[in-house]
Amino acid sequence: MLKEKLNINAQAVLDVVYSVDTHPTALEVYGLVKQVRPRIGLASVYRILGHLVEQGHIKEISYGDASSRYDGRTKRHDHGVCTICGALLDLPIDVVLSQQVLQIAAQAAGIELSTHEVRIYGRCPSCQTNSTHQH
Amino acid sequence: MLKEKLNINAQAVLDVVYSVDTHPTALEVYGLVKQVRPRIGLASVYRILGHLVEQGHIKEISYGDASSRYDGRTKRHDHGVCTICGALLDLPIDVVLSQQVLQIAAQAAGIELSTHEVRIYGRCPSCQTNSTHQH
DNA sequence: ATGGGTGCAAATCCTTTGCATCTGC
DNA sequence: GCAGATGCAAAGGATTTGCACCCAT
Repeated sequence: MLKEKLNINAQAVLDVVYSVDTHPTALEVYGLVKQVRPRIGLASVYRILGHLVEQGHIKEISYGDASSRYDGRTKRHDHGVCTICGALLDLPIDVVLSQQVLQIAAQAAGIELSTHEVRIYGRCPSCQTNSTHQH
Repeated sequence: MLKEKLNINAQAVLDVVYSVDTHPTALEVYGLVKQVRPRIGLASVYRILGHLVEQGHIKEISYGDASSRYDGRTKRHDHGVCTICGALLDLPIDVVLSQQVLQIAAQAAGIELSTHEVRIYGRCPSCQTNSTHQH
């Protein structure tokens, strides 16, 4: 989490990612940033998102439906993935698990444990209500 | 896990995925299958992988570096992801966590718990040895 | 004037689709 | 003969890159 001064475009991108809790894709970020900085190009959004991830301001999450998503919540946390519509949700409470157990599993694979994430799969609230699949 | 008879191409693809433990991408599967069925096309490999996933014969895993990977180990298990080279490793032992804790976290997000996965991030064995990053 | 950031367009990579053909039953 | 599977080429979508330009230092 280095503190580098951000230029105006980078700040606008960061503001957008912080302001939503939907884990937007790069394209979605682009659409939102354009409202504030209409002349910004998609390539710049990609470049800036890359920098912000490198600098630890935001996190990049990849999962099922191809495009990466960006997350302004940099504190370690877990996710739920809807098996119907693909929505990616933050779990409001962490799945607690012993550091020791993690360490043992990591060691068994020879991995130098750095961090971890739990993903819970199942139907999200709206897909439980709507029988209509919303792919 | 329906049991449908597989045709010769589908069987060849399945054999490949079962025979490796590297979580190959579609392109990697294609390369390997071609050794047995040289006339197979990439599109067919994609179509067949899709069917095999639907039928529960294999699992599709998506993570950091864009392309999906396929896993012949359909039993629930956890993964390690190398933060240096991106390798995806099976954890030989599961990260044990209480079903109750999972259930509570799922409920807090409104998710109907179906399954879960733990991902451990850190340097893999070869990236601990080689200081040279192998992107 | 120099280096980094920018927008645009083109390129790249992975994946899907359209289509005419082939295959097994 | 028909339904589904196939290979090929083209299309599609996400992301990256080349490049000329611009801007602040």
